[in-house]
Amino acid sequence: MKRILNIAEKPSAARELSYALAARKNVKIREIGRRLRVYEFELDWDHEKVLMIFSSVAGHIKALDFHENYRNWNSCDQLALLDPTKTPIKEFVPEDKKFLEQALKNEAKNCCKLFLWLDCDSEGEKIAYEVLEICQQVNLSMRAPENVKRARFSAITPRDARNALQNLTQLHYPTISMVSTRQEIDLRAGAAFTRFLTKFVQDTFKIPLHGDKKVILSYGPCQFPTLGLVVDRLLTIRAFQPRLFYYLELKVRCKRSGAEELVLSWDRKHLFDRYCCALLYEICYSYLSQNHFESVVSDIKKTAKSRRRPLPLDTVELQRLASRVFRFSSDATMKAAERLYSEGYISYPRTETNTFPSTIDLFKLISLQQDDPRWGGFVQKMKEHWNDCSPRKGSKDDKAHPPIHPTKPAPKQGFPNKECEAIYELVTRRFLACCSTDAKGYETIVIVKVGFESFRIHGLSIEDAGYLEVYPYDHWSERTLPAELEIGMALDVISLMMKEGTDATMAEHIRKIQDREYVVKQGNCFYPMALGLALVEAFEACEAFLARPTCRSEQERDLRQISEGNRDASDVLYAALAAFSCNLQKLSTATNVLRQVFSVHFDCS
DNA sequence: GCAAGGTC
Repeated sequence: MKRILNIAEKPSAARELSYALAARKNVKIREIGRRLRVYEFELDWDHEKVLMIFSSVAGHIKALDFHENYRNWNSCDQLALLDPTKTPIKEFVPEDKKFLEQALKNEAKNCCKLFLWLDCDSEGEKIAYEVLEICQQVNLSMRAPENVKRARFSAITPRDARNALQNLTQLHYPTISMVSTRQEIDLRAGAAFTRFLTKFVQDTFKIPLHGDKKVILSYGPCQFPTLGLVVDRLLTIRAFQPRLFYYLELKVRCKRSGAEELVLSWDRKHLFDRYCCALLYEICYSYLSQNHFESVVSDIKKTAKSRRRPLPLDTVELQRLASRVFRFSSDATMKAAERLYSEGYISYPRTETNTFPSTIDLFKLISLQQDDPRWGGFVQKMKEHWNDCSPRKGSKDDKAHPPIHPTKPAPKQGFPNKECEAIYELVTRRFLACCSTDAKGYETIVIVKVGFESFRIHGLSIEDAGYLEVYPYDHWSERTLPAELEIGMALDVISLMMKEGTDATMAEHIRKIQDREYVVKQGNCFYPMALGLALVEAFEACEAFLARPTCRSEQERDLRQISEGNRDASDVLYAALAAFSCNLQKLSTATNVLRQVFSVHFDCS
């Protein structure tokens, strides 16, 4: 029988994909050492019975570093690190992955074909290539493209796995080349700037750091734009000056129904000039006192309002939502989502797509949820009005994965941890909401005049809650106004007040952000922040644009052109390295500027 | 002693 080697990105994916393709009782497990399992099962494939050998790697199996001669920090000029002709780099299997490499080779020897089931993102494409290179060393038949296939799937479910197996594709080499280029840029830029900055600071200043940690000022093309963003924010906060403002507030009551007090806000919103506001207050007050403290409804506007159902869920939106609703960090969110994905509960959680492909069977996916006590009833109603189902189409499509959606019902006993529970519920509610209808209602605006000044109050009545019924994360608060209100009606005035306020809430938020996240306090000092600030300031002062928030995204845009086949990899590599060289030279010729900026924050050694 | 991105 033909033996086919199948490799997934992690052990749990190998296990779940095996069970998705074959019945559990037909899968044999073989242990290799203590750390790796191989799943074996027979399958009909391409009109014959084959033996599937399913195992995995654990992320990247190869690492990238400079050639030994250039790993020493004093081995070469830092600028040379940005020049591929001067400092060669190489890819190799690190010590802790040698075990996997050997296992891969042993299995590859006995197989005639290789199916690559790595995650379907760009890193997965590159890892697939790393696996292929290793297998080819011991098995010549795997150098023939017809014996090497890429399985593409968006969820670890029987349906997706079988579909992938029936539609095997080839490796996408432009994407592999894009990732290799990114790796090289990151390594070269990281090493060059980290060495430069660390040496400069060590030689010049005494920087207090907690513990025995050595001072390393690392630069990374991802770290710095992030730091830049944080520093930008801090600087805006520091520059913020709260201002006092003044406004009028009118409280009235209907003559008949009486009890309810209506608080109306001023159409001028607020004024920063206290005297001006006081003057208008006096005018209104004398008008009221001449009119028996009565005011008149001058207009009532009624408009239909709707709240749109949400867009299909992509990764960024999932992170945002989980942060808002549960205060989960994006890290915690993705960890839970990855786990749900690898156990087959949700589709692949790394997607930029927010529009459903036309091929997706929404009815089937929704039906999976009909027995859940939390939203089963809602699902029943959706199925009765199935013709109304038309999810909105977002503008993003990564052409690889659909929006995140549930792929199997929640387990009866619940999930093993609260993060998984929470994320599954979020994903499912969001999915149902997308496939549901907009919420519809009426807004009523009642305008009341006091002399020439107008005041208003808003009312809202929800006529059809639509998606809101299953999606508690959006709020649309209903507010009923007395039914008897009509144009021309006189109201009793309870009070007219002049009030003051301040827009300092932002400053308070910022203090919190400082206290909680942006500053690490060691003893009485805020070292990391000072260091971060100094770095960003220094870069800006030297006109080395390394900490601009857009740096990374611009680079990623260029890299993407490689995978789209629109630009040569070496072209992008050299352009990026040239830009980094230029910035490094700016810094190294302006050490006096660096020294000056740093000296504000640190003592000289 | 350096990066970022996979996974454990």
